[in-house]
Amino acid sequence: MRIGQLARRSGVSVRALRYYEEQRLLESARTSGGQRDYPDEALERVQLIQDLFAAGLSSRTVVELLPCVSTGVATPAMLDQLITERDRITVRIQDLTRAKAKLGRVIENVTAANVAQD
Amino acid sequence: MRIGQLARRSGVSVRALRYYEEQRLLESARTSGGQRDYPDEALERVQLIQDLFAAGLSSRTVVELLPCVSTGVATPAMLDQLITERDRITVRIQDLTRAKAKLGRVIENVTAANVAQD
DNA sequence: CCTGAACCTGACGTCGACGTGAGGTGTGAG
DNA sequence: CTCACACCTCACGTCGACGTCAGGTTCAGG
Repeated sequence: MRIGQLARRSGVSVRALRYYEEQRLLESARTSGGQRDYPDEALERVQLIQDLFAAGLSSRTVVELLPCVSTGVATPAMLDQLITERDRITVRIQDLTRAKAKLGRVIENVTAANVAQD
Repeated sequence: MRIGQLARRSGVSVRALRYYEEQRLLESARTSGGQRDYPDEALERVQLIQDLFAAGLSSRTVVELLPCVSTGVATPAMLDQLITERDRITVRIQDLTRAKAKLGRVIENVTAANVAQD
């Protein structure tokens, strides 16, 4: 599969895929002409990378954790890192939940005021 | 209250407070010498700003919503905006929850493998 | 009056995940 | 062979929330 097709299938830009390779998050074979040629598994890989980015991990962290995420084998340091990141996400979810509640109260307030005005 | 004290109390940097003023998120009176002088309510205001930033809102969005968040009065457009932002947070929480579950599974996998090795 | 800490206004630097443009090459249909 | 389109490699630009440095001013205690 060439880069354009992988981009369309995964929903990320061509530029992003090249960036992933530059950051050693994603490998590619090359055709005789020097063009990237991806195996089908690359699609899952890209989606995994996107998930980890969406979770707020940096590319540096992702490149460290990708091996054990795909192989299931980890050093103690990697396990620590995994747990640290999960905890970070937990805290982030708590923050967002509080913020959401706060916005919810504002919305209720405003709605009540508007209804009262009608 | 001067800027240093507000910074210490709120936990944000002096630079951040000046930035908030530059973005019209926070006002200050000035002493005869030109130094910023904050009322006590500024503390809550700063914490509110931080909460909204933590929720992923941009300063542009915050400056638009701050009036109705503090006064409880909103135009229909502001109400729309509020609801849009709350929905964004909801989606974000879902994403993070999925990512957390994924990391959790990886951690289980790795832990199981390590225990099996012992 | 003096001094050191705290404050002031510019204005440039940072970081990460790409966007974008330049200038050139590979690929496949007709 | 040609043509269009997809692809290639630099390499600079972007955006947001500040960090940081320079060069000067204000404030409070002694």
